[in-house]
Amino acid sequence: MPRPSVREQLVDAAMECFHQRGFNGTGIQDIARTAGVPKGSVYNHFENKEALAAEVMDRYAVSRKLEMLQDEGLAPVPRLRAHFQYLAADLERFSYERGCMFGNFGTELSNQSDMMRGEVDSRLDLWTSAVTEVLDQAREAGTLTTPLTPGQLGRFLVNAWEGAVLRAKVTRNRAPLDGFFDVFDSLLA
Amino acid sequence: MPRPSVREQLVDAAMECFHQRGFNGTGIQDIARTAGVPKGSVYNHFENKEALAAEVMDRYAVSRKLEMLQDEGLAPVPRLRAHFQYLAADLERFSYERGCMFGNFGTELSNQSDMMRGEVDSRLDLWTSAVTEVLDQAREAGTLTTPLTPGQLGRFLVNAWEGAVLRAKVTRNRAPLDGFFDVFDSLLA
DNA sequence: ACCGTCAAGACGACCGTTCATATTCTCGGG
DNA sequence: CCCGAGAATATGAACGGTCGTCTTGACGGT
Repeated sequence: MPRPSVREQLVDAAMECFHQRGFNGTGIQDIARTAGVPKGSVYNHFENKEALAAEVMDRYAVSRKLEMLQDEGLAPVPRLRAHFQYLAADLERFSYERGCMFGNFGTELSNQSDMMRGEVDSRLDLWTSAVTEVLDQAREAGTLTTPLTPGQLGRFLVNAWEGAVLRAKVTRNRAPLDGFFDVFDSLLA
Repeated sequence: MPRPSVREQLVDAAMECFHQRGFNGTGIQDIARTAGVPKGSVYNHFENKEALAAEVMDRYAVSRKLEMLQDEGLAPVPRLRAHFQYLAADLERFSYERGCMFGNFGTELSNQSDMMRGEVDSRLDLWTSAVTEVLDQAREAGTLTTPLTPGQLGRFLVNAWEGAVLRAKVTRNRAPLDGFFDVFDSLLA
């Protein structure tokens, strides 16, 4: 059984490198150097670069804290807003440079790896379903006034968020996220 | 003066390669092979890989046909919708695999090249302004009912479009674009 | 002959992965 | 407890290749 800490070091390092440089812009040597372990060790823990990226993305998914969307101590719409605010705060920690890993990998890897595209697709689907579930609750509670269905809204909001995050990555400020919240409030207030 | 057709061949080839594989996933050899010219010739026409990418992005920007947004033969909201429909038809030609080059390069290059990030930023800004101008006209014509300002709407729509296009790249179908139009119609009808 | 253009191969570096060797761990026997 | 053997794990260099860019010589036009 390999020492767990090397594997963790690699995942942490890869998280940072993939966010900073993307998948193809990151070399295994970059990850190894950042983790402070020899390059060959990467292959003791991961079959290949993609397997490492998939692990990193799983870790990223956990950090999105989708369980927040099930916290019934908060009403549906404020709960949903808190979720996006949480994501916005995370982006701010890195000066908006990181974007969203789902979007980043989706952009970069969809034509390169069917496995990774499928992973991104699944993750975005899970997220969309969780958001839609909250909107279903809002509709049942009678607080949704828009004629759009919870499904339409849920799908749209996740995509619009990805677009706003991408724009924030380009502008390196929060204006696109603020713009998202303006429309969020308009649609859901 | 070098023959323009080699340069054009390179730009066309790079357009295809960058769309298919992204910037870092595309090698100069890929572009040269696709163009049917020798690798060394690339540097007769472009200072480096980035300069080629910038030229390709300029070409891409022209193909977005923003001038459609100034066609006063059509009312503002139908004109704007036609613009996005035009973009959607272009995506369909490539089975939604290409995404939007602004978004793709923004994602991949924002942390790698300040020059390219600035180019993407400028392009997205121009587009946003053009969209906002149409919405200003719609507001003046009294056909905008949403309390959101033309500026808020313009910024949001461009970002939401980018997010929808990215999602379509992952799902490889038009559902995310259809979802965009549902909300577009809800906000602007 | 001179100049500008082009192309092919070289340059110095990096790529992801493998593999032979070194190191560490585990287990059983004395 | 100690030791040795074997298994498991780690390491660093090599592998076979690609990368973006540069350089030099060939070629054609004037």
